[in-house]
Amino acid sequence: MSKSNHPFCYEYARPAVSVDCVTFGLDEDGLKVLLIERKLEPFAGCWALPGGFVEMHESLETAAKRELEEETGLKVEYLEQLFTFGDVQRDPRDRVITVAYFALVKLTDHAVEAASDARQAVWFPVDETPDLAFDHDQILQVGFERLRNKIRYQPIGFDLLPKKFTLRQLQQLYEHLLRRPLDKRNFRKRILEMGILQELDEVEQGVAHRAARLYRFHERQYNQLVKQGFNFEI
Amino acid sequence: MSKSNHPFCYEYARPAVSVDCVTFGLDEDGLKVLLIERKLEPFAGCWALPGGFVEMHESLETAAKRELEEETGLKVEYLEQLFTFGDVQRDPRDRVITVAYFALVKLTDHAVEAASDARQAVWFPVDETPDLAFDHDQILQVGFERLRNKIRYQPIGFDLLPKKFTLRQLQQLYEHLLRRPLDKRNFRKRILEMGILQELDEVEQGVAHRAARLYRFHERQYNQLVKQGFNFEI
DNA sequence: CCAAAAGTGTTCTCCATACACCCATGC
DNA sequence: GCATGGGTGTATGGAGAACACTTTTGG
Repeated sequence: MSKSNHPFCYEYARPAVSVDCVTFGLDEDGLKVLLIERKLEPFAGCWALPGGFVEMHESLETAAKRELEEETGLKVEYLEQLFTFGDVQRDPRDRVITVAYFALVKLTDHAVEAASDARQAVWFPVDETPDLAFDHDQILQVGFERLRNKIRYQPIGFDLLPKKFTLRQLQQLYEHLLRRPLDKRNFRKRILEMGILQELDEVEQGVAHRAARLYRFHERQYNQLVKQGFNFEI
Repeated sequence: MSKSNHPFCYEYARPAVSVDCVTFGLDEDGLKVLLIERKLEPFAGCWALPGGFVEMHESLETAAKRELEEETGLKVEYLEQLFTFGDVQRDPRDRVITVAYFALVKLTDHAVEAASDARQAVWFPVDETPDLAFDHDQILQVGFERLRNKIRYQPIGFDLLPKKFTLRQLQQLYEHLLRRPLDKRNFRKRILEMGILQELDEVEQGVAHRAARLYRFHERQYNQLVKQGFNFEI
């Protein structure tokens, strides 16, 4: 390609472009975030968000999925772009602009596969993360805030729970993320009246008290309602 | 820098990285968006969002401000990152990833300067834009949706109005963006009770009827209230 | 039978909405 | 004096918040 055709484009140095994934999962102990231990400099031995460089033939979202798959073997329930971080000095080697992604995983449903495929990825409690490489602490914080905000007006909480869940599990998830207790009766009334949960003829197993009924998120119904102007909000 | 130290970083081709700005302004005729006419291929003669390539020594936000300044001479009231567009084929020349920014301008206050410095930039009514170069139609649409959503829960509407404005101007802005009429008494009550407007001892000039009182957005007061848990919402 | 959580309705308060008239000003 | 928009208060309905007891099950 000749320089004269595109004088403003090709003659300058280019930054490198990477993707990084802030991936949340939920288990019995609470909310977790997925980190990997870096093998290479810079920050060798440090914990960091999974990620890597974008290839020329793939879109950003494809790159994010690929890197997550390669480094952790994970299949995500939900993925969206988070923010692009481009401070000049964020990588000590060179100019690297990173497009951060926000991902949610049904950790309990995929526990077996995730464990067998685990490589060096580890789930950390979100409030007990080590210092991270680069500006990944900042990226993680932005991701966590996105989760806490978005859960109020988008039904993404279901992407963290198992496919079949109890209303208690759902309520506890919201209580954790909203950082305040919710009234049980009001919560149940609210969520059931929305008509986006499918009541199953099953109850939870292995609890030492009355077993709670299981529900499923009725995504088809939800999409239908959204078309009619329905607004999810908790 | 040796290849062996950073094997995954430097040996691959890099995409180019640009910034593009979706800039909104408001005048007597309504909401406008700022476009420029491209001089060069590809899409020479086409309208496009102002923007250009990120330089190695500047952050993304700096690049966005610089490009806007260079191409339009504008000083923005508000600037935030919008979204990063990275489809492989979005630029026919080469792989170009663009970080889109969302900007608001007090068009009426800066009318004089903007005009004298106007270069080839033109304000188009948002619902009468021509077909744009690259994927800029899509970027514009995402920007417009951001404006329409964000105005409900962030006081960014004030960044489109003159510093001194009437309640009618404010209400009309909301009516345009929310696409529905608002009740005058309820609107005034609501916004005044928030305590974020400073009532001035001035009225508008040059109208053929009773002149309306002027107000200013009391940003200091707003920030104070936010610290105390206040949530702007219309 | 005891511990633990499931499940269930009603009341009250407050906020959002709906609504109409007189006033001030410029021409 | 007339046209144009400025400015003001009240009544009603509905949604959110507060609140306690009985039931079921496993150990």
